[in-house]
Amino acid sequence: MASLGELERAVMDLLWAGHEAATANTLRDKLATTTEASGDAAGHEGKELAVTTVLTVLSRLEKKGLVERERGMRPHRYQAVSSREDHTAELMHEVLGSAPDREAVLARFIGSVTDSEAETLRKLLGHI
Amino acid sequence: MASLGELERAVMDLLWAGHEAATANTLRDKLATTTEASGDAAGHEGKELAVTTVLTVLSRLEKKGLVERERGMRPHRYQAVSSREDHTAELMHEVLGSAPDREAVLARFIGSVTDSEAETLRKLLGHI
DNA sequence: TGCTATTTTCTACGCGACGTAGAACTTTGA
DNA sequence: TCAAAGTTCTACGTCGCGTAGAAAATAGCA
Repeated sequence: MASLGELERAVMDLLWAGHEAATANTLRDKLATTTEASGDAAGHEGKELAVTTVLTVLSRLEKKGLVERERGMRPHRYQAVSSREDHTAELMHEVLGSAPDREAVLARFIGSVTDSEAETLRKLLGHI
Repeated sequence: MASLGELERAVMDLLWAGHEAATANTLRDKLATTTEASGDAAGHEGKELAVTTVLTVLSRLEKKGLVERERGMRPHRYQAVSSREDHTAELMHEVLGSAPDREAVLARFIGSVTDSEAETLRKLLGHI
């Protein structure tokens, strides 16, 4: 249960970035501005989307368990269920688990990690 | 450029398992038998597929760069471009790279690794 | 060399995911 | 109670994938 569409991804990026609950309208506005302002790698935005579009996407993300909403207040607030880091790490585990020989995969994985990342890993493994 | 469909995945699994070049017909036969014989987790197989189906899938996998074929001989031979381990490790790197703060992701990732995997990692990283 | 059996390519359909948004319904503030 | 703001329903186009028949290419044999 991994892949996100382009717009879904863009919305998650916004929720992860300003990690507060946001309304559909807020997100819609940010989506409209994002590309022009700061560098948006994916290059999806700069579009004036209909709010309903954003709401649809948010619903789908909610169904996928990536987003939860507070239904109490009237403009519902949406926020990411887990941080981008947690989510990404979980994805990595999913990928790792998709192969029978996990240790072999780890070997290849470590083989192409940057020096600073290797250093990080050493530290992290030191005290476990 | 990650996700594979169910059948695409099943075909790759076969190519990765018996890591020799195979023909579409061979693969078709293996797909028909796989489930009954040994445990097939995905549970896709046991179906008598048309050879054209297998060929279509192989073409798509070739276009994705996961499979290459020898066009010389008449029943073309297909084989995986890289091992399952390499491919999986590469996927992991892709996922890792999708987040801005890679080190933070690694921290979370290490946090939920099994003991033996941690041990493997320590050895690979030349530590302790 | 012409014919048939095998193999490959082309074309295509159904389905589900995703981007997209209008229509209709609900809630709330005045 | 009414209009504005917000949410849900429904829906369409596109694309990836499972699936395979029709058509084209090729190779072995008579």
